This record gives sequence, structure tokens and C-alpha cells, in this order.
Amino acid sequence: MLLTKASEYALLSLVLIARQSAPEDVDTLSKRLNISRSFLAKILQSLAREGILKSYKGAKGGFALNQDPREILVRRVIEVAEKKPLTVFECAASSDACPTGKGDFCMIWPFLNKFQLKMDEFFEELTLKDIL
Amino acid sequence: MLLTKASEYALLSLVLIARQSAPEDVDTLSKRLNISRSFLAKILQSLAREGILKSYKGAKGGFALNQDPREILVRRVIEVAEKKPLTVFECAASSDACPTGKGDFCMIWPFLNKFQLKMDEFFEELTLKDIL
DNA sequence: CTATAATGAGACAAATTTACCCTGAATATA
DNA sequence: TATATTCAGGGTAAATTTGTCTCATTATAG
Repeated sequence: MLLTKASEYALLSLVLIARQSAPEDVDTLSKRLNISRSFLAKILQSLAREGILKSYKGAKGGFALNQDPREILVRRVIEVAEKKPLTVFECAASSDACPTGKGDFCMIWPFLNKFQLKMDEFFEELTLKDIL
Repeated sequence: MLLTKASEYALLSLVLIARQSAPEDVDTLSKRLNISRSFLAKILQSLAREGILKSYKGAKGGFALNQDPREILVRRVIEVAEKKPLTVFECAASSDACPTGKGDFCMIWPFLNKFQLKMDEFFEELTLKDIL
């Protein structure tokens, strides 16, 4: 499994948030999605820290989009939610990461890297707007 | 991360095994790959159970390919090593698996499914022969 | 026939990751 | 000033990953 629930929750929340103009608060979101409030709060905080969401404290506060949906890359959302780069395998992204490394690759690195590039291609330019 | 070390070890072993005609034993393989012997043994046993490898007990025994490399689907190797289907997310494969399910999909299922299909396309017909 | 070399099966365990909960502080609104 | 909300971060239980170890089984060589 490439994605965890963190990514699922992040994307679902962003869709709901994008549909509204007023900030949505964590409590409402977690109830509408029927998921853990505290867990969701952490994820949204990460998204806010990265500038994808904007948080408003106090009464009538909550989270709203900080960017146009056409500028929010799905890949970035996932990477923030997962707290790590979106890779097929630890060494797949670059030949530098190949532990066998240093010039001569391992026997399966070319395969892993081709797979990674295929995935990168899918996410290239894919924005929140596209999944709304 | 989509793949775990189990898949890595499985594929690396298959490449080494494919290069030889005589059966390769776990001890030799684990030393050449510099990985845990017992863990590798389990993985190879799974591959043998699934008919991908053939095991030979006793002196001069070991594991050899049981099929032509052109018939060994990389996807199947990975699924045996991971002990589960190769999916991007739990619900991505079919709309039946979507927990919101029953006719109306969740807001991100179409995206997840498109991603899954892209991956499936990559593995379609990809065999061990291709990565040798 | 017997010693040895190998797999097979399964119980156990450490390390890591996932998916949460909780508490207290800060802050904005009404 | 009271209240609603985010923010920060520590803690944690369960699941998964990545192994270990032991004992049984089986095939081969001599």
C-alpha cells in the first residue's frame, strides 16, 4: 500500500474545505468524514504549516485553502500527509540513493526507477482542482 | 513506500537464480546479497509454494526457476513477497472496496482508481525477463 | 546405510510505522 | 472577558516489517 489513511484524510478534507468559502473547523470535518478528530487535526496542522491551508484561531475559526485549487499539487499534499517523499521504494528516486550505488547500480534499480518515473509522470501537474 | 524489502529480496534473488542453471541455495544467496538468511528463506519458500521457484532438498539442493523468465510476471512475484495485492490504497482497486460504496463513490475514489489503473498498466505483461 | 547438506514449517521477537488520544498553551472572536 | 478554536507535542496501542531460532524432513554423496 503506497498511501496511508493520512493521505486519504488530507485529500478528503481538502475537497470539503474547497467547497466552502468560510473556514471549516476540525470538529465539523471529523464528524462529516466520520474519522478521528485529533488525528485529523494533526494532519491539517501539517498542511497549514506548509502553506496549503490557512488556519484561523478563535470562534468561527477553522481551516481554509491558502492557495487556488489549481496551484495545490496532489503530490505535495500526499508528501505532507505522509511526511516523506512519494516513492515506490527507498532507492527508486535517484541512483544516488541506491545502496549498491557509486556508479554501478544494483540489478533491479533500473526497473524500480522506471516504475518511479511512471508514477511521477502521473502526478506531474495533477492538482486539487483535477480531483474536485 | 509501496514495496518492502521482501519484494526487493525476492526480485534480487530471482535475478541471481535466473543466471544459473544449477539450483542456488539460500546460504549462498543471502551471503551474496548480504541479507538475512532466515528471512530470505521464508520469501523463497513462498515463491516455491506459488510455483515460481522449484526447491530441491538435500545436498546440492537449493532453488531454481520453475518457469521461463518470460512467464514470470513481476507483479505476481511482488504480490507473493508482500503477501497481498499490489494496490495504491485499500479501496483503489474496485468500487466494491470503496467503504462509502454501494453506487455512490467517495470524493477521491475516481482519483485513486485512475492512479491504480496507471500502475496496473505498468505491470501488465512485465516479466522477469524484462528486468534481467 | 549413514552422515551431511539442504529445505519446510512455525513459534517467537525487535524495530518501525500507523493511527490514533490527551493535555495544556496560545489566540481570535463575540 | 468568556468561549471557541487552533497549535504543539508527548504518549500509546495495534499492526506490520524484518528478522531469529529450532526442529523436522528429505535428498544426495560416499
